[in-house]
Amino acid sequence: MAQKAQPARGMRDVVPPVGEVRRQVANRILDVYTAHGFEVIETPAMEDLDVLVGSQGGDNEKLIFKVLKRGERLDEALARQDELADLGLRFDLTVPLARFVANHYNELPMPFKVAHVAPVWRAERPQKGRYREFSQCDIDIVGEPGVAAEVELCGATLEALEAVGVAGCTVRVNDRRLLRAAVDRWLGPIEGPGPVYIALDKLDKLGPERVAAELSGYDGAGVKALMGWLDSADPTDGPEEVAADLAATLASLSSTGRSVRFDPALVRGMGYYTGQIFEVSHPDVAYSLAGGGRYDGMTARFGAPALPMCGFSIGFERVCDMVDPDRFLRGRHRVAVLCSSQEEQLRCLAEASARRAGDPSATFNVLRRARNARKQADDLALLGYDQVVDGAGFAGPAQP
RNA sequence: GUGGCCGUAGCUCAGUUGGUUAGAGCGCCAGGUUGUGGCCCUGGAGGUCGGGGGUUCAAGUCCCCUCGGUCACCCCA
Repeated sequence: MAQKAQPARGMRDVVPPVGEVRRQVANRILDVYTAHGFEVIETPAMEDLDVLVGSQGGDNEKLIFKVLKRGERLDEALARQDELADLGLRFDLTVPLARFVANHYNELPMPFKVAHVAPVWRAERPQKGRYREFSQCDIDIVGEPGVAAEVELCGATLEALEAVGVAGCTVRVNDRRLLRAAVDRWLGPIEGPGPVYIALDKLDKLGPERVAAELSGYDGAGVKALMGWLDSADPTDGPEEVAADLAATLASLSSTGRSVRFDPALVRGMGYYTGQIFEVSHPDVAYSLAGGGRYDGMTARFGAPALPMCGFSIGFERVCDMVDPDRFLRGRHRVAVLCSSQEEQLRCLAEASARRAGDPSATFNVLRRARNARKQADDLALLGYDQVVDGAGFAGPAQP
């Protein structure tokens, strides 16, 4: 029996003309980021498993695709019933970036502004807007402790979304320090507030009763007060420094016409955030298009100084699903040259080379004429060809 | 990880209360016709009916399991 031809679960082939749309969307996002001075880097798809686990990545750590040890090391691990994997596919770009910064600390300019566009993998159950392989468009600022970093990251992210034609986005902003203060105040100092954050994050979806049920281990009056606080809190309901930072971020973004909103119930699942956190929402979809926040000190794990770091990540597939493909496929000059014989095709190939040199932005595509001309014309139209010409007219017979 | 719906050719699907060698359209390959090629005609390749087990004289059809797709939940980009 033939092997099945489908890609692995939750992963997708990219067929034309989607590949062209993706290429242009990625280019425009990167153009915005590099115009802001973010430098492009790359990191490997795989990291040592130790880098990924214990990275405070929240539930994502459970979703790591692990890579088996190889050869003798695998045999030994099997015999000892030891950990069988020593590598894993990255589940985000933030953890690899912290490793990258620690590794290249001495050679990097500080502050360092970095752009990182690459695929990540999570072993989740696939559904709409959620895949097991997807790309993130990250920008991060390393070495800037003030909210200028947050403001620029939010501004650049919204600008990138506008550049690809996704309008009507709103950034929701909150601060982990504000949440921490509220939790401490109503529930008392908690060792690991992670699970409390996760429960509170569901307030808008589940409602107060079910959230209270999830927090049944805590003082009922405190939980109720905490949820009431979330409902009506404003940025000044916390430490002065935090309130000032939030006010600065909100004011700066609003003053440049950005749609920005304080959302006390925004929590996010990652454990590594230390300050402001943000998400980009759009009225047409339930999930967020981008997410990020401040995660100071992550570099310390890798033996480097505890640097201030802040980042924002666009979900590439989610954005591509929202753009109008015609915006990227139309308006190009693409010429298909159809040839009826090999001699004609060879003449046209030479002619096409000359024309490309004269018009680098255009496409000149020399093809054998298909038996079903109607189908061929339809296919070419779908690929964005604005001209289909006959090979005989494109390049005449060679001179004797 | 939990639940609903769905798996028949490359694609879209038909297949009657279980009953002969499982079909159509489109696409693909070849040929005929046509002022080479779009319409039309002929032929061909391509399916262990997602996989496994069970019930039955007989399973694409009924039952169970499993894998995959899809949607929702949890969580996330």
